[in-house]
Amino acid sequence: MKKTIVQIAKELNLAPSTISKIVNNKGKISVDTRKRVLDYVKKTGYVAQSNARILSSKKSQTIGVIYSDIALIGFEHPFFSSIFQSFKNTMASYGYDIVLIVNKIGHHELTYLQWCKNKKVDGVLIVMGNINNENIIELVNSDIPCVSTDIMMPNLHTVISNDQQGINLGIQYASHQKINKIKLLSGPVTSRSFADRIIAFRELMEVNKLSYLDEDIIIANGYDVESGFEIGLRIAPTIKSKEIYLCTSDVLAFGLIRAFESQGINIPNDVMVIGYDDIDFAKHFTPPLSTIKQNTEQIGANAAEKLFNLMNSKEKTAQSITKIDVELIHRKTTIK
Amino acid sequence: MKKTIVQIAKELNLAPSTISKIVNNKGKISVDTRKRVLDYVKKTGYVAQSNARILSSKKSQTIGVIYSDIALIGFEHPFFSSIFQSFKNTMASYGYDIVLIVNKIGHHELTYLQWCKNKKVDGVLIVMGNINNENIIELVNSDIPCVSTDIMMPNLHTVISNDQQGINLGIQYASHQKINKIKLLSGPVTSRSFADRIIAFRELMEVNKLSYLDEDIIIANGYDVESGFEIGLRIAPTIKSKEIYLCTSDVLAFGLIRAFESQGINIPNDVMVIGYDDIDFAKHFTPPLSTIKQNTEQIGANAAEKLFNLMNSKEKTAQSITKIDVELIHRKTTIK
DNA sequence: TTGTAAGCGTTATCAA
DNA sequence: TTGATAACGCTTACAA
Repeated sequence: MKKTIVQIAKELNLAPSTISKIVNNKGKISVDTRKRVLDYVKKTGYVAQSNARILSSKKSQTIGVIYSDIALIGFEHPFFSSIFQSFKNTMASYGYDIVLIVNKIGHHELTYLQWCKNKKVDGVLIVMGNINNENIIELVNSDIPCVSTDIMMPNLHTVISNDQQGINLGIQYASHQKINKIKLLSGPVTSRSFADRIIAFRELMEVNKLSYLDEDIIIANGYDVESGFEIGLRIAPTIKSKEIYLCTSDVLAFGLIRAFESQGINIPNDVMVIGYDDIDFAKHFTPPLSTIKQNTEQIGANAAEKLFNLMNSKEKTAQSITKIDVELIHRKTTIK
Repeated sequence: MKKTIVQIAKELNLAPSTISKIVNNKGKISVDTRKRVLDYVKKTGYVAQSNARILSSKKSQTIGVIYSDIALIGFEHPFFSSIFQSFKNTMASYGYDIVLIVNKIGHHELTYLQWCKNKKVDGVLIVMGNINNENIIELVNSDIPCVSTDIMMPNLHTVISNDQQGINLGIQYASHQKINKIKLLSGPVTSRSFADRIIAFRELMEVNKLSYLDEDIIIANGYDVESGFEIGLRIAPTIKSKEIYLCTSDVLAFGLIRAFESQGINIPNDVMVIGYDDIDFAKHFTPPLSTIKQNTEQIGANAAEKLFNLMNSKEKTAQSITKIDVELIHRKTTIK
């Protein structure tokens, strides 16, 4: 059924290599034969077999994606799914396929790097990962171009939100609000973004000459609503005056608010809360959550662009960090 | 660096074909050499190059996934993401990779079937699709094994929730509740699941000798919270007595409830609402949403198992439909 | 500008 | 039970 390049060549009285060059836009070819071949190729709908092409050329036009999920929810994670969706769309516009990287082939256990070499992926996106994972370190330090929308490390190119700006937005807002305490509620610091936001908080509080205690930075045990709830229950009795809570994720904020409410604390009159992410549900929560909106669409698109450039330039820079602007959205858990 | 099968053969004083047979568990091989080769392979970590293997064997150990998103949200769709996640995990345990199917290679436009043939995927999962899409029809009727977790058609194997049971759960509950009206709020019927639930509603109302009017079945314009809200606003004035709304998705239910509340209707005292899906947020909504919980985990795992069997048996059955049990979860939008 | 021929690394067929 | 050898379909030096 499917024609091969050899058949096409025969039918046009040319050599296979000539067809190959034309199809791949390489070498010097006369205008006439180029047109003749291109027309014929279009008519017959010939497309080179991927596997043969990869075997021979060592390029796969495929991007591998790593989703090493900390919380074991993977594609159910609304924030990263949104980034992934955007990345995939723009990568498709560049003509690249997406394959999910796992750590085995058939039933052989492999490192990420071995897997990528075996499949000859041209580049990889680390949607989320763990800095201490040996497999990731090995991969990032290999000659395969990598970009991440989460972690940062030497030799890795990262596209993330501007967390300093995000935290500052919260602090600036708070400092103009006649509030007695600004507190930070974060998820586990094993997540890069949480760790970063905590650092940003410390720095910016000092820069703004705002005092805080170590205990004003609260670390939840997990990532889910329940983790936020648990914290809320624990600290509700300690709240004596008007406070604002900067949360490092919407989900944590949801739990915190529910716990506060259950203890008779009014949001936003007694305590204000600002989330982080602006997941789809934030606006439908009761009360609608004020939050730092991350631009997932742009993070994904930007990461794709970055990776594309990396794959198509010989000189690899060691590391880069692109920070995408965030935005404070006021809903009902703050007072405008 | 990477050893090839030829090198391994040379080092062991055997022929490449012998190594191949052993690695792939084929043909008759003496116990001794088998062990000798297997040991050596394990020691050196040899794994056959995917592309060479695919070129030669015409099998890729790869599953293609189609996500033809109606609402353009793709991986952000919490329900399908959850199914996909589960599918991916169990497929990985079978040793298969996952690649996302698109409709082009490089910059050539291709049909799904052409794409799959080109990449030699062994099977495909249609996470969500459109029955009228020519590309999907062609693919499903090809010799490539397909399963779907959404649409149903001849020659396609489908794993979905038992919607009859789901709707019946709602109707049974309602009919024991001294309610004057049972209504159905559905999303657009272009989605298979919505169309099915409407049919089930009609059938089961009749089976249960419950009267209803055509206008008791309300079709929203879209899939999102806003679509539900719009409907709620429109019908709130018409509500004169105690009613229950069976919604075909949680998201629609969220909007409906918000609209009703805005018109002074109390949930669940004036009107009860039951959603469908039990997405993660249903329990955190205010009021926590009573809903028909779909078992996405099992749908995904079952689909993977089905596809695996299909790929490994010669006799292909024409069609099959596996229905996974659902469950009615009572929270605060119904009265237990 | 076009053609020849040698790979790329496997698997499969058939002979030994 | 093992080994040659010919595919698989393409790309790429290099030659013409």
